[in-house]
Amino acid sequence: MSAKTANGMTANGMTVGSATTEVSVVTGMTKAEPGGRRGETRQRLYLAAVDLIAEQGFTATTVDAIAERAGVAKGTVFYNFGSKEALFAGLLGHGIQRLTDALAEAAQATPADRPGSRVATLDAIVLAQLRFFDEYGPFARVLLAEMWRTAWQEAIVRLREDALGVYERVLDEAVAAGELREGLDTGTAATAIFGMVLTVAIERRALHPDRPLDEVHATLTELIHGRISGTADPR
Amino acid sequence: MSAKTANGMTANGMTVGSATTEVSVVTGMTKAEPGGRRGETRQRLYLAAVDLIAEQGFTATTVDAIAERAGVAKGTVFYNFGSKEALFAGLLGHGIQRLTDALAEAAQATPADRPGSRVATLDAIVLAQLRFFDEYGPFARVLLAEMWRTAWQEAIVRLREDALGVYERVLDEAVAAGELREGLDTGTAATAIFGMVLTVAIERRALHPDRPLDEVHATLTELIHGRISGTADPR
DNA sequence: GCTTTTGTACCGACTGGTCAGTTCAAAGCG
DNA sequence: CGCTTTGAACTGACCAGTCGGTACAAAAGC
Repeated sequence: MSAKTANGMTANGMTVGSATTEVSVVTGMTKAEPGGRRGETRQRLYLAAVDLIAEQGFTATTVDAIAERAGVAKGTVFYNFGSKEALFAGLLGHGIQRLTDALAEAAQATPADRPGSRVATLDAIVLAQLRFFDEYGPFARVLLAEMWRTAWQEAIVRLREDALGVYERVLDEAVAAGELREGLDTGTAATAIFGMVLTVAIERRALHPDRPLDEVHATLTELIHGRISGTADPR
Repeated sequence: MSAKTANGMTANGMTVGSATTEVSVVTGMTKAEPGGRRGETRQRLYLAAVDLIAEQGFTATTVDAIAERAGVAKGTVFYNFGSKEALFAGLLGHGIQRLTDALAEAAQATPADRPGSRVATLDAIVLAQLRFFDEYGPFARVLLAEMWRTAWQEAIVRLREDALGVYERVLDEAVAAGELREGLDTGTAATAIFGMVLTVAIERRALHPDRPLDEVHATLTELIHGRISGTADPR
């Protein structure tokens, strides 16, 4: 029950490099990458906050509770972030950045010059998103709940432009390459796929945590490129 | 600023008709069907609450604000629902019921005995969901945000069993009829489609309110039964 | 017919508690 | 040494829920 654990560091214990703690001239804030003292405090606060907010929502989660779960004094929260809102904004931005990285990496990792390869890239991105939200489940819940709230516009704009942009770009390329029907509304399709994967990822964590991820992925890819209906001829 | 006003009676001075207001012997609560005075008050409270909660979230929305927007005194809220939570639970249940009705009606309205017709039924349900959330946008936001919160389990169980059940049943029938691949995980697929449509419906309302619904629907159905990738042959 | 009673629906000032954010002196750490 | 954290007390706003009361219509007495 105590808060001693501290440096547990979620999964991958890899140290993240030299930890220069460079100071942004613009904001006066220290960049504080994960290695430094301050960076570690922030990391712990993010972790505690995202857990609690996923369970209870933003307003219902008190700063005291976040501080306690992070094993940190309340004053530290305000020293580091200035306000509860700023903490949450940072949390959103941080998570969206990591999500975008994960998706972009998946997009780049698949070669893109064989026939049908753009659709294969799409599958890879879906898998990456599924894996990401499988690992950061609470963040998925928070994102889903806050995604359309006007309050966090800046973060949401980045989500759309960056993370959803990865999908949209690949879809556009696929259209250009003739792999997908000309005139497809790639913006809507990107949102659709993203929302679909997000929902399914959360459902799996909440209801079927031991269903293999690959099976879920298989169902989704079937759904996406139509192996689902071999027949298919409405009208 | 004084408190004299009293009998102001907000807007509509019309007397509300016969208003049977039958009393349930079991609960002692008045049934309060939509026509009655109480029913109308509750309706107004639902409407006000769903709007505010969609914008700000459950905890951030005060009972005072709900009462004010509904044109009702704060005491009336507690007279009618007993607590803020009960009001919200009622709101969720009410909305889920209507959603389920809308989906079930769409499912029934399409005949189910021509080849490919189950997939056509699927399209009809998607359209019904799209229309429903287009009309009740704030409810869509609330549902998305609260869908996985443990606090409202009862409502969520009903959502899964009833509303998602409509999808799952049709998918099962389609598998049985050979229209969809044997062994498809219809539970996951149902969640996937539901989440996809929900996300897209909200995005449309928030970002492209005048994009025709039919176009969005077309994109989604393409996505679902694979007209999206005519080519498609990864690996 | 008319008053009196009864029950429902609603009102809004008030209360007791909660919480974001502040302050500050005294450590800890690099 | 200077940046970071601690811990605890404090404030001022805010809020869910309460409670004594009003309004009014329909039944019950007279």
